[in-house]
Amino acid sequence: MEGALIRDVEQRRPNLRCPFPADFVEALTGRRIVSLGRRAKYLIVHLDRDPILICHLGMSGSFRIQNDVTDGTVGEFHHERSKNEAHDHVVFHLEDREGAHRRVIYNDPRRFGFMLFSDAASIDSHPSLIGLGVEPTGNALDGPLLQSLLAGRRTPIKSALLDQRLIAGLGNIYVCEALWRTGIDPRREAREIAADTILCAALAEAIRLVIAEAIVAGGSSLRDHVQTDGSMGYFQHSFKVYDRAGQPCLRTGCEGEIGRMVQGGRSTFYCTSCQK
DNA sequence: AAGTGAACCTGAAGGC
DNA sequence: TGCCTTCAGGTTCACT
Repeated sequence: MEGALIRDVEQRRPNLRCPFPADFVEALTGRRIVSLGRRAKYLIVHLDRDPILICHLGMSGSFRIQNDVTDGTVGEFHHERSKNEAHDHVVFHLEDREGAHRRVIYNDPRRFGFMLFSDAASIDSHPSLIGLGVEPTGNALDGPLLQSLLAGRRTPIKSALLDQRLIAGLGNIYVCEALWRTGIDPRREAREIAADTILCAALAEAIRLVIAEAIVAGGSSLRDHVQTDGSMGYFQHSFKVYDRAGQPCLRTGCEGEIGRMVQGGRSTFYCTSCQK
């Protein structure tokens, strides 16, 4: 994708969650993709000049890639998993440096995703990015940092971990999994967890591990959520608590059952016995 | 300030 | 079979 020329853009509707920029097609056509980046759950596409394209997949968005083959027919990986083309909202026609053509198609049934522009000069102060907290990947998030983020907060630890202003990029599934791994009751106040240095170190490590394992497995793939080639991710097969209400806890030696409750309007899955 | 609930939208799944 | 209700990975806004 990097280095590819954007030969054409098909924008098939005026908006997703937000309206597209008024000059969406014209501003992107003829640009070359310099690099792809990510901040939290935002995809950042750097071009050879302004604007920078910022994409968010929302809950049901996905990109898939179609390679054009030389005989003129279209080759698409895993095309047996046909997606509903009625929800193909944007098609980017790309040509790479070797002259090969491909299409990158944005599909989003619920249209909770969005695409925005920013200038390179103001990307760091873009409204969608400016308030974001620390990345949960890499080495930045360690015990002491987590401790400082949670200190003094009365909100439930579940809600705190989901707060993008504190940690940027954790979703509902990964928060549930990390709390289960650490044996923490999701209802406990964040400041209580902050008071326990050992527990904070363990929670920080669990967060990094859950994310790392999910990436290796190719994402979580609930329902119609797929990878760029249309295939499903496999991390869903590794869920220890998420979506397992009523089933036995998988912790060795625990006889408990997984429960479900709602916190901050989101489902929380947790072991009613071993998460304290 | 911090917490809750609603809204955005479609589709899948379960109950009857 | 089909109609109805409920629920879903995220973010933002309005309100208490």
